[in-house]
Amino acid sequence: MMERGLAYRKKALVNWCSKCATVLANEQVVEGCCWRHEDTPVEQRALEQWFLKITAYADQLLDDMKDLEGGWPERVLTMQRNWIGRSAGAEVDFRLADTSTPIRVFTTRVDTIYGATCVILAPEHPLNETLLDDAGKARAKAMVDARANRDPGDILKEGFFSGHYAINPYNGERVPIWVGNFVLMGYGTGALMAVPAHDERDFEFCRKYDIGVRPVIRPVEGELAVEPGMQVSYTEDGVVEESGEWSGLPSEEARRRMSAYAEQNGFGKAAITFRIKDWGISRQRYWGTPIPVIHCPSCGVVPVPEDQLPVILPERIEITGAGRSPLENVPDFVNVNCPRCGGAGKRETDTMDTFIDSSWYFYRYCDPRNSTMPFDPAKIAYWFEIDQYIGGVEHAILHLIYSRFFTKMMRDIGLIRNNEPVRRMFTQGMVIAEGAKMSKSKGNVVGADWLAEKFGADTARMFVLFAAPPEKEVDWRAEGAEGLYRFLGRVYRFATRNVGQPERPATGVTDLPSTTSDRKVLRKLHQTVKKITGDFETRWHFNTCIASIMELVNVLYAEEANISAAVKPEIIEKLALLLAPFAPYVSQEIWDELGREGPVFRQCWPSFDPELAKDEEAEIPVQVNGKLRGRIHVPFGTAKDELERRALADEKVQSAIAGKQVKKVIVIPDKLVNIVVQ
RNA sequence: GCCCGGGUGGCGAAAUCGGCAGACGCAACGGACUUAAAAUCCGUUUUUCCGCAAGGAGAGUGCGGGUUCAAUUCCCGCCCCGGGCACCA
Repeated sequence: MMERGLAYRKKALVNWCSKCATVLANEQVVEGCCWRHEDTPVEQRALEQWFLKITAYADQLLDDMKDLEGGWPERVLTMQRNWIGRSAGAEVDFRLADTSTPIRVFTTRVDTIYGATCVILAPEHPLNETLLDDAGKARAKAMVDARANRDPGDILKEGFFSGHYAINPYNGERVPIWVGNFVLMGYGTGALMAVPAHDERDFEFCRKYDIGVRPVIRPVEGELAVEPGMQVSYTEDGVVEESGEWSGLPSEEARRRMSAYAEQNGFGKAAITFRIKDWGISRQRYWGTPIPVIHCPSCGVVPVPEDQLPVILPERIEITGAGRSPLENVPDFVNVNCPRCGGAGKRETDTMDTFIDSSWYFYRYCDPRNSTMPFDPAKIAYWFEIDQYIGGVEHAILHLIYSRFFTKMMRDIGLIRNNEPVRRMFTQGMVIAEGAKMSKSKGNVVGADWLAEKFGADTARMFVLFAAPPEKEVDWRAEGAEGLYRFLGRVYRFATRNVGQPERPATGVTDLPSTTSDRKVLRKLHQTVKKITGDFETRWHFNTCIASIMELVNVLYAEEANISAAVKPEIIEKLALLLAPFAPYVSQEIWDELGREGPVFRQCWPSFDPELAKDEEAEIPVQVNGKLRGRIHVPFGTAKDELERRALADEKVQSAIAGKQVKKVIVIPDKLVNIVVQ
């Protein structure tokens, strides 16, 4: 990555958590605080750090999402889209009135540039060094400091006049240059043109400091706003006015032509800006992969040669928590010879963000013992893409975006051929404990261990699965676990007292037996297999799977006395197989009781007979004006007119429509009859 | 502010393509078994009204409208909760 310029070092303002005593990535900052310590505000420190150039892939990460649609939750894709934050616009040079030094601004609305009434610089903008006097520099610095420990809430817009003017390249107008605390150095060019008439923030700022407001866009069906007197900015697209030769053009077209004009005349160009920034990966921690470079006084930063990879962490180190890498205190690790010139060099002592490891672990899993390279590309070609990945939403802009980045990067260096790591993504809901989301990184995990200890692992597993569908967020509460324990007891008791003599293998009871109970029970059995098979293949709603097994067992209890000995083994066998994914231990017990060989989880999933899963007759609700008035029982496939006749003949229906005129009868075969009367 | 989810009994939830709202479980209550308790088994359990009862009538899926023979499901407006992004020019 270093050779390709995708890994680089720069001195930059980085996020620092004092509790972790390390640097954090932007993605690891949550509402201005550390993702692992929500009460610890992140400080900004200027440090020399390693970055990975994820921005080089911003476009691909965004564009390739179209291939993920359908397979990934929309929510995750939206979060990634927002995080990447692509916005198309233009860069334009305003020039300093006195020295002609260009000040480049980024805007998505070049079409409004005739309405620009000032240029605003970020307080950290490099030009401030030359533009501002000492007092001004002090004010700018105060703004930067105020932002470093800003409240998560809004800060008021503040600014001051720099004492200088800039020239608008389109109309040659002189506009004042201000410094504003709401202008971010890290986005765009760190400078903007304020068009208060057409931007809410600029409007607020310019009103506050009494800088002019000049409307230049009118609604397509409407008049240009009149100033003074504007109460709010008009931020929609419209028709350009008061803008010289561009007047009369629709916003969209004006933007296109005006950026082309800037490019032709050498003072700007169409440009795209991303919100996502490069990934800061240096950590001052022991636990992490060493950054494999050597600092040589004469050669500079030299990568560790491939045949010496991976760099292994030294053991027996002292964790200081001093905010510097503990590796610095290990001379054997630090002092090495430069691979290029052979002179004395020092190993990099920062380690990498652990998200580096999770970005490609699943590739390594395909070839875990390879000692010469990360993995054999042929093996990856065989296994990838991952068909189905499961994880929490909390990783949407962390792990899941980093992994996509790594995949594209490794594709470009020829290690793999796939574009994306994961074809289908499922995000399980978060578990909330006492109002806060549980997570490994926060250490507030309340386990199901005690449940397993009290009721056994089967009950614990069933309980968790039964609580809600897996994509849903759930509040962790243990009420109701006994119900699942009772249920497993019910199943086990039914099975053990009904196994009988197992010498006759009982597969393939395919004809409907004659007794009512047998028919009822076998039908329910096949319906249950059908339902669960369907849920496994599509929805993964295990709560309803378990509910349907409970229904089956309820029927078994109700009919127990009348079930023939011949069908009992088949029922118990399939019951064990159905239950195996949810309660493997109890299922195994039942399997053994049946006298079957081997582990139950090695068996095939039970099949169902669609014919046997059909209800014997249809129960058709009969509505009158949409209200349920009766039910009729008919064979499946009964013709419409017959259904209508039977429905109208029903006693309760008769009394409900007595004295009224039947206007219309809606008949949905095998489903419902609705009689419309007046 | 913008973008996603979500709102259904006392509770967790179900209703998969517009067709019987509340499956299944918890909690509660009643019964059987028991000297007794636990365990187990059986039953009741959205709500209001009428009825001694069998039974009957109405309301009901956050709120207000709409489409439809029919809406938890589709459309419009609003309220509330959760999540994400947030001076991103």
